[in-house]
Amino acid sequence: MLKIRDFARLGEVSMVTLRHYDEIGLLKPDYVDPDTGYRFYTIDQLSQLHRILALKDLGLGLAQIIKITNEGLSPQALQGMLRLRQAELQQRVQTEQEQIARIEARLQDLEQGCHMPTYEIILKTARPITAVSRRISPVEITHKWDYANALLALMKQYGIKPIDHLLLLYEEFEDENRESELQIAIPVERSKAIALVEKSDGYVELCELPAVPIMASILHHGSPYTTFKTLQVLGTWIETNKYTITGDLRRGISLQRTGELDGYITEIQFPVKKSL
Amino acid sequence: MLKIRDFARLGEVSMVTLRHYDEIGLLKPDYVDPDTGYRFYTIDQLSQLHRILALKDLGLGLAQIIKITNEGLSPQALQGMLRLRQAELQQRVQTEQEQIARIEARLQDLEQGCHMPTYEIILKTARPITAVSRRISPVEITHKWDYANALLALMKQYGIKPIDHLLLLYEEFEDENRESELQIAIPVERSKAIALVEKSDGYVELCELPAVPIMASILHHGSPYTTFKTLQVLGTWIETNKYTITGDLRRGISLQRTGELDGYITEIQFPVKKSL
DNA sequence: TTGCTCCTCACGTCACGTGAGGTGGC
DNA sequence: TTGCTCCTCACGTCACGTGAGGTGGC
Repeated sequence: MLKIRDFARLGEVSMVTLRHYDEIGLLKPDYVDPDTGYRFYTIDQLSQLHRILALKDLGLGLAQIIKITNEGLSPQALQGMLRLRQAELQQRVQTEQEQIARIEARLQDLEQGCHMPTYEIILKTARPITAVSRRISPVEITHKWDYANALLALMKQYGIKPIDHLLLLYEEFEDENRESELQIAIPVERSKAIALVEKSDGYVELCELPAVPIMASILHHGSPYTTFKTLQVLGTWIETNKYTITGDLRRGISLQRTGELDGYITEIQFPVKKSL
Repeated sequence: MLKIRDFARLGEVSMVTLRHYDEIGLLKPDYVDPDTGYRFYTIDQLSQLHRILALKDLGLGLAQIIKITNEGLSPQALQGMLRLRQAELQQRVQTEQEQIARIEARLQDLEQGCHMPTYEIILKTARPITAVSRRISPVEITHKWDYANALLALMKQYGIKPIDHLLLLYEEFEDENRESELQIAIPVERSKAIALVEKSDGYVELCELPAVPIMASILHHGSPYTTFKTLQVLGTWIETNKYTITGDLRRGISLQRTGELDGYITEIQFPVKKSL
């Protein structure tokens, strides 16, 4: 019979750990003195402790270890648990390696003096959106804001309210002869969108944006006509962090559109997926 | 001014998260209604939230992010934090990859039917130990227990008590002409050990075992003369888990030495280090 | 008046670590 | 009697999630 200190030393665990294992029913002492509450362990129990520690070394949680050691777990179930744990670990290793790479990129930036980048890129998901939209040809692009306001005015006329921020949708084509297209889109309730489209003689379209699982997002402060540098930063980030732009629509979300152009704030989102 | 729900949606975080950030002082709302307690955020604050999320994506903790964003942190300090975090991550990735490999080995075992191995190997450290020891030549090896008892008897005669379990130390030599040596060692207080050695006419030696950082440990149940299979299991584990046996002494720790030989329990420890 | 939005506690998570305060056996 | 060992709470960790119970504005 070993006192807790000696048993702890043999297993190289703390006494607190042993009390914890007792409390959760993972490893009960062989004998507990009813008067003093002193816990006593046998050498034989060291094998149990070893098994527990070995399973813990695989990264299993104590709840799982209780199932394995104290409840008759079928080999299949054990296999399943191990496979699950393995998959979890592989997932984690991957995200951690990505974090390492991102930190590396940051450190590179830091060495080049741009110590605190004003641009922060994060990944988001995009929910599906129903909107009314208006296509704008490349030559009209400098008037896009007028078109947006016209569309809003039309909506107001029919008593339809936007349910989210105004969107700018960019479509780029592989075909070099075809210029990229721009749409202005305003999210509205689906039924109202349909009604408006029917009344509009064709130049207002129904726009149903699907959900996009990963969007690389950056905030652009300032005039929406001077996004070049911001787009470049976003593009560089996507490349250095090993993402690829997918075929879904690129978006600008006009978050703030009051006063001077300099005060505008636009969130730019590129649909991406992990490369390889 | 955005209500918390809208701001949360823009940043793709939960409202609870925003309240949490407020509480810990990471991101305070621009305005809080003194009557209702309602939190209001501005679009501008979305940049702050983006920065927070970007830093969180690097795996930094909120306390660190507070330092970076809300306290003027020097670029050097920031670099230091990132380097530290990177090192941590690399460490974790390594241990997780080892866990994956160990689980893989387990799964292999399971497929070959040996569903719940009785042998569990874990890694330990060995503390430095002072002991009195007795060398035993290979021809005397079957009498090792008699020597152990003789040594204990001698100690008792001088009123010296062992302070830990009896050890068997094995030394293997590269030189094939030299047979491996065995020592019996009994941990005692250093001063008493010295005294005993002086009185013993030379056949009792002072044995000072250094600390060993990593020992691969397995429990052997049964006669200490039939350890072959156990040693083999331990050896296989060490190899499949990419460890190498180092030059320190291998040990048997006689944990239970009562009654029949079948009831003996011995912990066998091989000093190892990670390969490569 | 009825929903709706938002609020503030309070508790749980996971595997212990760290005291505080108290007790039996030498 | 004095240490020593062990005991049982209780609280903290980390970044929130999940109710419970309550309130202002339409």
